[in-house]
Amino acid sequence: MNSTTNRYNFKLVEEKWQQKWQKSKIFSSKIDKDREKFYCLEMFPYPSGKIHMGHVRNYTIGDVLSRYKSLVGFNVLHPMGWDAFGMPAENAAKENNLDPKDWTNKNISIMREQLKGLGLSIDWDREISTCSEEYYKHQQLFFLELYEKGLVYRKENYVNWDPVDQTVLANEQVIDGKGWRSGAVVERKKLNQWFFKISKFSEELLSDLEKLKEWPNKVKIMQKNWIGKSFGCEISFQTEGDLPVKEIKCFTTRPDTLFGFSFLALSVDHEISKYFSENQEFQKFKKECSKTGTTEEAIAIGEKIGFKTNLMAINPLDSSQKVPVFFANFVLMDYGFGAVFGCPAHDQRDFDFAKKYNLKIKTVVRPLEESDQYKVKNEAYTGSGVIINSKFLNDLKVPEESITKTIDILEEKKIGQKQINFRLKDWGVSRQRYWGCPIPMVYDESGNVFPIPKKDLPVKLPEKINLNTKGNPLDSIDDWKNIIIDGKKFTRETDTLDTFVCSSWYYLRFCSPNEKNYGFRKDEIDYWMPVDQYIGGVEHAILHLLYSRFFIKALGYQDNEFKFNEPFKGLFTQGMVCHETYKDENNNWLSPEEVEIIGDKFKNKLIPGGTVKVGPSESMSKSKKNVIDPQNIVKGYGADAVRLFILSDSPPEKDVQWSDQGMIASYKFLQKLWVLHNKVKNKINKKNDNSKENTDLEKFTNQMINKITNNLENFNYNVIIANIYEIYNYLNKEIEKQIPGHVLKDNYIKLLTLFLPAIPHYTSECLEDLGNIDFVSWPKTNKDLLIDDKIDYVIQINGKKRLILNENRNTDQESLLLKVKSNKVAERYLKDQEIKKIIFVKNRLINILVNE
RNA sequence: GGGCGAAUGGCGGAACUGGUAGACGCGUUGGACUCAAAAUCCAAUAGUAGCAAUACUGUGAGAGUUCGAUUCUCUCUUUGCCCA
Repeated sequence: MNSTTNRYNFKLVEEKWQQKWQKSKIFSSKIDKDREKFYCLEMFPYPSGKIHMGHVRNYTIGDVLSRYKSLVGFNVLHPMGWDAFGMPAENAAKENNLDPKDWTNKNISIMREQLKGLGLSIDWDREISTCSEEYYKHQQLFFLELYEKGLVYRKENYVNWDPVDQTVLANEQVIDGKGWRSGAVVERKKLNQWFFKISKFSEELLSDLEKLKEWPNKVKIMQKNWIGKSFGCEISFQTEGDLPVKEIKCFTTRPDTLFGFSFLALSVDHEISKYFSENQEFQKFKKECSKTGTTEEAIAIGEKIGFKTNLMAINPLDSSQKVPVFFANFVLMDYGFGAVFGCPAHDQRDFDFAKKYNLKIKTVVRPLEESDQYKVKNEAYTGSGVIINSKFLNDLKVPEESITKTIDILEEKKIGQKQINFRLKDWGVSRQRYWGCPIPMVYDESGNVFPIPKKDLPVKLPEKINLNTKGNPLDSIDDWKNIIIDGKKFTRETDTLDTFVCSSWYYLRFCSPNEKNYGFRKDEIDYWMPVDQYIGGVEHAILHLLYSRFFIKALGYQDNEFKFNEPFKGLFTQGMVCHETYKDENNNWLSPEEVEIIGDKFKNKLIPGGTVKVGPSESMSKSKKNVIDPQNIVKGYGADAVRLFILSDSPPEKDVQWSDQGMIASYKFLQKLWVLHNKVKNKINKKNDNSKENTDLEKFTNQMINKITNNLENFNYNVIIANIYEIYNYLNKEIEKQIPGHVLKDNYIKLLTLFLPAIPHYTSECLEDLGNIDFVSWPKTNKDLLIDDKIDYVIQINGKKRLILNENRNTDQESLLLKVKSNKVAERYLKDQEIKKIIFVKNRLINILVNE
């Protein structure tokens, strides 16, 4: 056999196995109550047109896990679908005069083929697409159910308006004051909107985080902060002045600083503002405030400005203390009651404000190490300490006693009331766009709202419509918008649902993808749910993951529908795929394909002699052009090689640097493995059984089974690849020795099986080549074989390693010490020295302490 | 400003419960094969000194606990992410 015919042909092999898997439906899943189930789910992709390296990484990680779980005997559910509604389709359709549905479905069929080309163990029979009627009709029914439970409502309020995308954004979708998709500066606008009452579950969403033992801590902390539970107190302040206002309610988390009270601040939207509607100065001020922006960050950074009223507020604990009431730009109407009291000494924001308007700054907390004469000077003191200058509150420890005790006192005096406040606001789900799930509601001629009768679902999206209208295209389609129900005229709601609604329950749909009457079947989700391992990017830590958690709680609300109350039992957040960024001399981005690397020099392929500026390695993105197209890589090197590389270079939870050299090395390694495979096969077939037993190989195999199994269980997938290389290195040497054929075959098949999760095509081919066409299962560790009878004992003298002695297992201290003493190297250190102490760790080391 | 994490060779990274630091890969260097190159194979590769055996230093910095610390504790520096 010459070397060319012996080359591993990944194209033939990968195609062959992908077809086999498809035909045999080996990955299709059925309920089997006798077997333990394992539901492995990766976040489903948006069908943008083609897959990117992030997908390759995400789905490879999931595939390794699914295949492993399946080999150890679980009944695995591993489905795939498409998050198919959303803006890019609508924009692309607008630009190219297409139909969003056609555009989306075309992308889906391309990407489906690309994913299949990666050899993923997916049950394609369960494929779903959120933009199909078969999917969104159930979502509309859920919407109506939540509406009936009082978890959906409509109200007019200020929204985050994205002027570029011409749509509303949820708070979670505003990042640094900009739209998460468009990057446009978000404006404040008053609109009628549909809301999901996620705030009803604030407490539950927070406390149930503790049940999520298999979630990364950082994600739980992020959600906790986002939900933002704070203990505080509602305090009523009596007021005096020229307005018919006698009392103002405030919310505060620091009632203990009440004696440091020096002003009261109101939101410009506070109801008291109605007395100033004619006031020119106030209107000017209000306009000024709207420039600051609505985000908490903008308010923290921006200048604090106020508008003084003639009202005076009275400190409920000390009626002699009267302070001015201001409207201020840093108070938001949706926090507490839109009114806060200012204690400048212990809140930096209040401090800045007091400085500006020359208000009193009274110190009421001192740090532990300071005396009672302590005074706040250049900045507010917000740390812990002791209450001072506060009459009956004096000497309380801040914060552990002061807040709760003050609240008790205020409650007793009937001045205030303990309150729990959440930062989490209701989820605004209305989007003024065409390409989304229609909201199944209608309005009568007087503007009253009615749900569409359930029997009339689905509300289908009209097709082939003109998208080039201003605002929401659905608004201008009269024959869709106007309908008659039971002889009465109605107009439809033209807003569509935020696409995050679609992704909030898709994991349920995978359990019952073909159920016609409802979103899922109870018996099926009872078996498959919850998702045992969910895998995706950390960027969804709050948005998608919080919404999904809410959805389960909302669907189960009142009738307690589910056996589980969290959708995702385990969560794994994988890192991103990064690549260096390149720019030419005019600061235009260059793609890696446009750059030639010779040694350590970078050349611009487009302009001869042109320079290339090398930037930092960043997450691959189209805008920076630092992308590597998986399609080309799979074509050139094969799916197994890409999988091998994407797993090998970094732990899966960390970012990984793309490396062409690393990619090529993975490809070459498979070739080397194939050469080794043929050597092994020849040797097996020679049947030279007269040679002696080889226990070394068995021990090695067993160690590797143990290592790889542990590494798989702990997501140390990069180490698994290192283990595979170790196996190659070992076998490549061991194969030169005399090994009985059956021992070799037996161990080799076990070792090969360990490769199966990572490089399934190659491994399947090898196994088949050895005549092993039966179902393979994960090899078990033989604990007895893990124990070596010879051990490398570490010999330390005064805590320093001096040598290693290979001795029998269970050698006792005395015998080992004798061996050490008779050793030449050790002798140098021990000669003429008095042994003061010996530390002996059985089967591991001996540490001999001597005089120096 | 607050919270969480990270820091190990030229690079990516490994190290079980405190017990041989640097597995594995990339890169580099040397060698074999070749007219030559590519590919492939073999060897070396933390630093310093030494022909070598070997010694000393070494896991961001400094301290501490310990017979023994990459691992535990404290302080600091740098850096990443999230929130503000």
